[in-house]
Amino acid sequence: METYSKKEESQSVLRECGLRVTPQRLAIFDFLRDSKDHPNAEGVYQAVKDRCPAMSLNTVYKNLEAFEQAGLITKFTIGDRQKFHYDPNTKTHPHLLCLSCSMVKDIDAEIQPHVCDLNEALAAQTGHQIHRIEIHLVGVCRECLQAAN
Amino acid sequence: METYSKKEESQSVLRECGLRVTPQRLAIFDFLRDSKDHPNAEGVYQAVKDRCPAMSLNTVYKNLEAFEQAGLITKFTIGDRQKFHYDPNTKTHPHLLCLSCSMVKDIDAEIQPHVCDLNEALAAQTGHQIHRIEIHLVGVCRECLQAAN
DNA sequence: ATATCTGCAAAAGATTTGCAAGGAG
DNA sequence: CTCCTTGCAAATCTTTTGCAGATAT
Repeated sequence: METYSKKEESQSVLRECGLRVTPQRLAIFDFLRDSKDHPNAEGVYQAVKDRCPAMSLNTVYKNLEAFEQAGLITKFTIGDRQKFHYDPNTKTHPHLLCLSCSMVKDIDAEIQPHVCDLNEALAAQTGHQIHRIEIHLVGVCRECLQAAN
Repeated sequence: METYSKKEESQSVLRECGLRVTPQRLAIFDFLRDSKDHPNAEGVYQAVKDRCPAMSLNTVYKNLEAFEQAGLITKFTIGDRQKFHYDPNTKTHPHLLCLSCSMVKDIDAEIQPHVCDLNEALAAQTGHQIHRIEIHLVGVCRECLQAAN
């Protein structure tokens, strides 16, 4: 049995980062934590303004920035897009940009060994210092492929 | 001995793509072909306006778009940047974003086998259809590392 | 001759900044 | 009570669009 609800857990996480808990902040944070694709600011706004009518797009931006600074989420661009997307999973994993539905999805395949190989090859051969590796795939997601048949 | 100069070759390439040859277009194309890092539109503009004073930033944008549509270059964003970068090498290879000098550099290491492994693993495990794979590294380039010592 | 290209200016789209009022701790 | 957060508006930055005149073929 759980001692704390999900909501209470989110509140603790935010407070530990020195962030005050407001209804808007909590709604954005909870939505992002549950999201499987990675919406941009507008997408977050559209999703949370239902549960939390007192919400402005600007507040979404400010909170996304606060979360990123706190290390709770990662901000990235993908493909030839100009918008930022936000991912609550900050460990290395690939993203797929679907050309059909325009969603950005996590790739859940077991690729860590390949990424490690790649990292070693790059470090050994190039002399650059590599902090982070981002793998972006462009294609068509499984769901869109199935829908097309 | 070469039969055609580099300039004449560029002109042929452009004409074959159905693009008219103008001084501005040729300057942009030649600069991009020789560039090792991958500038954004502003960077291209600053570089070419010396050789070609009759040059506007807007012309740079229009030509970059024309080149991309012709498949001569690739347009991409990297890291948490909002600008587009342009690469005359359209085959799969990783890019490094240097946190020190802010340049975007090609990685010339031999990674093709690793990329192939990754591609196979992803295709087999995910069911997505993968058209293109982009590998972006964030770190510090060799030159900046050396300069720091 | 005519369709394309250039350059200027304005528009568009995403994100950031400034500031006064409201709310959390 | 004090500082942080919100929401509005305006500003900023990059890229795109519209249009008239110039140029390549």
